Amino acid sequence: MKPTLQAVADAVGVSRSTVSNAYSRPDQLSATLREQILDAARQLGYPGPNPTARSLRRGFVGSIGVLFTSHLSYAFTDPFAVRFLAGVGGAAERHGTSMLLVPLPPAVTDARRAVENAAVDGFCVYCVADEEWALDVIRARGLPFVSTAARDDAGPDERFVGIDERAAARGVAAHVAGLGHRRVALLADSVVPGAPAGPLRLSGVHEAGHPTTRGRLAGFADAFAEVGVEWAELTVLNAPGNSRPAAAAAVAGLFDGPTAPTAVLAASDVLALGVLDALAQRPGGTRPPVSVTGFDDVPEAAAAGLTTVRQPAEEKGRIAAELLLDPPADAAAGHVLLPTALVVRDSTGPVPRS
Amino acid sequence: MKPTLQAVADAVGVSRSTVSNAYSRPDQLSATLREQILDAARQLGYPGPNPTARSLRRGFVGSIGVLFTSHLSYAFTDPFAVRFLAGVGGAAERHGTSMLLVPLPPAVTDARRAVENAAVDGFCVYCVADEEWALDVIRARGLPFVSTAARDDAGPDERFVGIDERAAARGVAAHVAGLGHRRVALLADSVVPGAPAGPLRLSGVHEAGHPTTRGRLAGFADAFAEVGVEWAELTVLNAPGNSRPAAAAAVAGLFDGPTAPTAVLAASDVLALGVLDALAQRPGGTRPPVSVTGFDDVPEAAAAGLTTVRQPAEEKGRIAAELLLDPPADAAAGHVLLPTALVVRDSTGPVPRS
DNA sequence: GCTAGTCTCTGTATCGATACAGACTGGATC
DNA sequence: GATCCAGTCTGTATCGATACAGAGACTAGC
Repeated sequence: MKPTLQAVADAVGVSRSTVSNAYSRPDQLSATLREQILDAARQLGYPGPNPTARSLRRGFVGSIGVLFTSHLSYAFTDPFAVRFLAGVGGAAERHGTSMLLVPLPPAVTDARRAVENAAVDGFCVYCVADEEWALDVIRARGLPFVSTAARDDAGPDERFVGIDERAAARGVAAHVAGLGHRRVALLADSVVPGAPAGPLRLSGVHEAGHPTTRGRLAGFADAFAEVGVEWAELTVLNAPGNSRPAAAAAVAGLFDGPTAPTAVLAASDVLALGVLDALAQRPGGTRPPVSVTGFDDVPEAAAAGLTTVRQPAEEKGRIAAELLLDPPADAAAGHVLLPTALVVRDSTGPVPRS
Repeated sequence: MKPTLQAVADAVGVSRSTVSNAYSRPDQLSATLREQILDAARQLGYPGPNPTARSLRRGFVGSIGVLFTSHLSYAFTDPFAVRFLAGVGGAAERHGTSMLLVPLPPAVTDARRAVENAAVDGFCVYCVADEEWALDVIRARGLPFVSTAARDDAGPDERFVGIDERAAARGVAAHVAGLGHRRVALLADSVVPGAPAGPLRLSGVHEAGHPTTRGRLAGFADAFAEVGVEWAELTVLNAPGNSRPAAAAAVAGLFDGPTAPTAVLAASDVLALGVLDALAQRPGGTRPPVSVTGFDDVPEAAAAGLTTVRQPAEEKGRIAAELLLDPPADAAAGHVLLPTALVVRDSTGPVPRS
């Protein structure tokens, strides 16, 4: 039987309240009594107030949750997510708060349960595909949250940090269009949940499952619409998972016909790197002159010479945590739009004359 | 006022117990009543049982803690730590458990308090410098833990996963000694807590603060002792932090004299990469022919051509979490030693003839 | 018709603490 | 000498659930 606060109180001959105060409100008792109590606690092997009981009574926990789609290991596999977490971690640390990473089971019912059961004071919702259900649960619990994906139906008091996905995507696509590319493929992770790797027929951008994906695809489409390439002429490729192999699988066989795309615009650097992997491994030796762009500008992108869109990853995490931990008084300040920049490297070039 | 379980019970006209069962033990009531209860809960906006209250009553939380030295952002900055976390995360996910990352404040008193207050069912102690105090707190709380650093005084029932640090270090050092190097420097992070970047006088390996560092330095020393180089002849360099800049600062000015070391053995890849950075940036242009070795074999090491010791990072994390979540019946199985391998690349070579 | 056994559901005790109002001291103030 | 106040400590109510023993109702079996 582990000793409780009551046991310490009995040992010293004071009330439970006083022992509690010895730990949590030292100004409420004399220094000598406090020492005496802490000594007795040490002797009894009392490890301090039970965190769970304390949380129940106080009404807060002292930790914030971070929500990810799909596998928790994704959070450590995607370099962008890692930088984001580093930002959240730094802010949490400064605030003396812990970080709870909550894995979401594949079935929505189970996933809801996971969000309901998380002992946290609030959530950073990093990237939950079709995340409405998660936000519903969080709202029902009365917990604050910060989202990193812009949502059309966001309430005015809901906090957000992110980028203008659509404008940023339009920028990189305009660069590709400016190089003369007209036959292009757009590649994204889980465009339609559960769809296999490869081309997909979508009647429009609105069919994409994830709001971030939707924004990026829409931006790509905008830029090509401006040069007269309609949505129906664009090839949409699905990668089942944000990984290099998934991207390589998605573009398998894509570059073979005479009307093959001359450029691939990926919705993340990891996917773009996977396309470069696939191109590098094509039989025949030389790399086909296909232009490839990414999104995020993770460290690996620079080494691979990938043209991409830079967004501040760590800052995104830091601000997300700060918006959660010190909510700004002004509601407008709870909506932060970060800057992005087009980074042109070697992976894009003019259309080859066939 | 948020609705409680009692409110739902009142609305339906059943007892609190029955509502609780509707959530946690569906076999204890009829399907129709259960549906009725869940419907009522939805209507009232009841988000399911309060996680904290549930944890208090049930006696467990459903999450495991991970303990790191120093900044929490370190966990996301060191690629080895990231792989380790990925392993822990994967295992936690399979087990339906969350992961709590607990930042430790610099002052020990505060750090103890942080460990006391963490609402978890057990700890993976990744790397806490001079970690005894943390283990004391964990033991006092009666929580299980898995350590990744071998300790001399480990109890027989204490779980551990790691490598034979000393033997692995001896291996890479023997390779360097075999190439003819005799004037060498050993570089490690926070050899003595708080010491500045640069050379340090240590009377012996035992002065190193962290058990892992101690093991690696001892292994390096073993190999050189075998070829007649005594401890006093080795230069020990301190890096204040496991980062490339810290390592670069530690070797500043090191290669200038006529008796400069011809090899640097680093206790981690990140430090070794920092030494390579420093060498690459030396005025004069050409890289001096200094051999450099790392430890861990993180992804960046391959790209940099770094000779190093490979250890399975993700597996270490996975096994740590599994030892915590499904303790083996056999106590001996709770002590796992992972294999290591010397990986020779271009960063090491024979001693140049001066 | 009676005993057993199975399904459902209820009531009470309990998990381990903190909040808050108030009681008691002893000294300063007028 | 009465009043006030600051400094300490206590007692009771409460945070929001789950465990467990047991009470009724109902079907089976003999």
